[in-house]
Amino acid sequence: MTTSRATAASRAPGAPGAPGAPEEGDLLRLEKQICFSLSAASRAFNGVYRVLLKDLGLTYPQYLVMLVLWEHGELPVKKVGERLRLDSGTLSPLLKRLEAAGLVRRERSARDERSVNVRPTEEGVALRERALQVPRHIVAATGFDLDELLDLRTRLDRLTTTLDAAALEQTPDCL
Amino acid sequence: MTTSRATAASRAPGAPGAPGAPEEGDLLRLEKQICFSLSAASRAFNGVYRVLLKDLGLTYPQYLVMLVLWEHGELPVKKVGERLRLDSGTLSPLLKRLEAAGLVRRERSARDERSVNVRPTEEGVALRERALQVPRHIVAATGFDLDELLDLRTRLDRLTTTLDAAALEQTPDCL
DNA sequence: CGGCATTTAGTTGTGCACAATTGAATTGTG
DNA sequence: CACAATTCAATTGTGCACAACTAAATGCCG
Repeated sequence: MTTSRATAASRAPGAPGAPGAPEEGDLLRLEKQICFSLSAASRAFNGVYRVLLKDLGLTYPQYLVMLVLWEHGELPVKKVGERLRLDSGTLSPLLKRLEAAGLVRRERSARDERSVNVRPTEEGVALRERALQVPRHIVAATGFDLDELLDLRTRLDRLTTTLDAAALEQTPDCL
Repeated sequence: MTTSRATAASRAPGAPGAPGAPEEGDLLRLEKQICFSLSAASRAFNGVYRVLLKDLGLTYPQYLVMLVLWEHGELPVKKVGERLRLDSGTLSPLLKRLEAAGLVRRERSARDERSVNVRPTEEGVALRERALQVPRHIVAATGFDLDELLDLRTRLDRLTTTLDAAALEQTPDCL
């Protein structure tokens, strides 16, 4: 079974006009680079946020939730989850921690007792002032200029859309 | 205090005093898009891998570890962690699960009893054959052609390097 | 040789992501 | 009104990321 030999290393990974498909061993290596680069970048971003947000007492996902609440004031948990693509299994404990920190309040909706509305407390709103400093530091830390960042964002969003669509179709038999 | 107008008090020292500088509220929104796009893309990638790797009985981080082991055969835990930027707190339980699944073996190095060498079992090596199918599906799922992916990888790697450097300098007082 | 810093895995604790399930509230239908 | 299907948050369980700490082995020093 070790016969997976790369009989010929006809590698031309980056070459635009290369007609020859990369050999299998190269594929595994190449692909590792791509997927790994993304998760590494994601974790590196997380590390910078961790440092910046420590003073605010927020983790990065908590910061994302606060961004949504600063923008919208009050929302049901469901809506927060839709915006951030997070489900209740992630949000419920996260929101409890934010509530314990005094930054948000959760209360059952009067008109629909299944729904829980979340809104920032005064303290949570006040925190926004300090959070305003964060983006500047983040942008600076990337070493990218705004145009590059916006271009990157556009590509990533396109990637996400396509990947999400693929994940849905992709049922078992594809392997 | 909802009138948190940008009193210009915190006018950026580091930012160029661009005449059309984004207003602060915009900054928070814009920046949310950038950071969120990255984590969303990362999670979307994860979702596709989750589907593809389910048949192999691997999670995505486990897959990364197997990629390293397929390439190098046998390595101390330390080296695996260096390649993947993962520490022992992540790798130790992960490797135990891989060992429980019969895919790797861990054994203390004879020459240095502190070190633990990890190598794929025959079953682990055999799994590589099936894993060879994964990259094709991943690349297809992105909807990007190879050049675009390689370009994206280059940008992300540059981003990661810069961010990591920034995280090191960035001690508390920056906020 | 004894003592001590360094290296290396492992453990513990916190927090997030996600799948699966539960249970209550609501809505739709007869 | 009764009853089934749906919606929503919460809970449970697994796995990963990371910080902080432990413990053992090694190597260096005088």
